[in-house]
Amino acid sequence: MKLFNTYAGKTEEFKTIEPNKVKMYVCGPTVYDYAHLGHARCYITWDVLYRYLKFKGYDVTYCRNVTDVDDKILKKAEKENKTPQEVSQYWYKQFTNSMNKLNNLPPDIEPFATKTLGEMISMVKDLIANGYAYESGGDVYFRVKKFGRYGSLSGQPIDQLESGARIEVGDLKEDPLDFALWKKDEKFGYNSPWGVGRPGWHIECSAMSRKYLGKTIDIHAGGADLIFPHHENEIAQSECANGCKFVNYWLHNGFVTINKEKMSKSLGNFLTIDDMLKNYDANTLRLFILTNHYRTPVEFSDEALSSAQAGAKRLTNAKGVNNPDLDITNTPEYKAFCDAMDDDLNTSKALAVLFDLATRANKDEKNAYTILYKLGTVLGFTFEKSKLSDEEIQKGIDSVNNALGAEYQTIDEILEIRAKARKDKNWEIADKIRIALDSSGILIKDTKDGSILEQK
RNA sequence: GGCGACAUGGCCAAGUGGUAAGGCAGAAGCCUGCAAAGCUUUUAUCCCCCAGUUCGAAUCUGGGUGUCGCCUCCA
Repeated sequence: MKLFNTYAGKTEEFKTIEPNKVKMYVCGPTVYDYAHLGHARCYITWDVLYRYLKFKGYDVTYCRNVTDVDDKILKKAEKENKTPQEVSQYWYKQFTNSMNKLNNLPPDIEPFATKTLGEMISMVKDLIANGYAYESGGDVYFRVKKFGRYGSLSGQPIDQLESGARIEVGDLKEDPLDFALWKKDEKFGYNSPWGVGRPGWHIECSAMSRKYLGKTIDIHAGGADLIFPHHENEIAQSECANGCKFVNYWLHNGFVTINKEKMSKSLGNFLTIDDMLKNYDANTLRLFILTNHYRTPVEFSDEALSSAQAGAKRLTNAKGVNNPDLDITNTPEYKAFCDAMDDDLNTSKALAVLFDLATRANKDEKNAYTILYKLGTVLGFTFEKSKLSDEEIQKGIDSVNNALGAEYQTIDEILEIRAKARKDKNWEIADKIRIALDSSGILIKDTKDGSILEQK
């Protein structure tokens, strides 16, 4: 399997540290607001990697943190007159809900920053002890210039960074490039050897990664906007504290854009996952994301989404029944799928295999549906037809009664009446029922084996 | 200013040296009481422009043009 390693700047053969074991860390959310389509892309991408590695037989430990101590959380808490814990707990629940609805698998480990403070403090202590960090007025900073490899991940020449106008200059820093490991905060802070304060954002990931996965891990992934400075700083902290390599493969996903601009909180041009899910199902969103290679930008548009919706329907509504016992590993489709995925997660190529299988399943080709089902699940698609809710059915019954001036009690009763009408070639009644159901959001499909109701 | 990415049919998109996958939309046909779904066929002499390397380039090299991202919190 090949993966594009940002650190190397090229695609490399993926080799694990321990045979058959993968330790993978993904930078998780700061929980203070709704997750948007950009987050969806990131977490769907790495969910697919996680699923695929497991599918290939790796023993994967997937760790994704929750940042629950941060300026933005504190600001929100002050504004809403709540405790930071209340704010982060609430938004963590929202985030988890959104992830579940997208059909992303939960990570194996999901640590909270506030529960890993001990590890952070000990790491900062080590960095001070070996001269890579210094305490200054209750803050602790990292000595960037002492770490020779600083800038290697992002390819930023250190002198260029220095001349950058937008680096925060603080009186407490020895050098403008230095970044905070610990910040004095007497209001919301925690006890530490340097007084009451809270951790810098970057040290959180270094500490959580080390605590739960070890000093050197296989994969560290996240959005491309984290390359600098977040991941650059993580490398500096971890490698200086641990005295060994931090991450073997740095993986980064591209952005979702809207009107050709990056979708982001600060620009205010974002669509939340929950809002998107009101109009499109998870399969549609996943197909929209996965038709593009994970490193290229994805432009949001309603046209692209409805195109994905049609495609997702065709894929997941293919004809057939999954045979759980079938071993598909010797099929050419399995091979084609894996070849695509092994090539730096070429999901669009993998999808072509799936679409071909859908066509063949619809032609009743043996095993095609089962292969489609199994491979589609690796990309996180769900094939279970969503059943109409009682509410939706009642709406349909009301609509039919309204149109016919009747008082039918059950949907089965209505279907029987319609079947009889069709048998008697009473097309007027049959059509009235179909149109009434249609207007209430229910699609009726007449097949040889009877009529099927579906969500429109 | 520094670093980097991208430009393929109406729309989305794969393809990094051997003659353009796939999806959506469109068209025709089959099926069907109608509808929906499905099936079959069909849509790029050409891959932003110019020059070069090569028997051969969308793919490599050089030069343009355009769009975007990072360098500040951001997935």
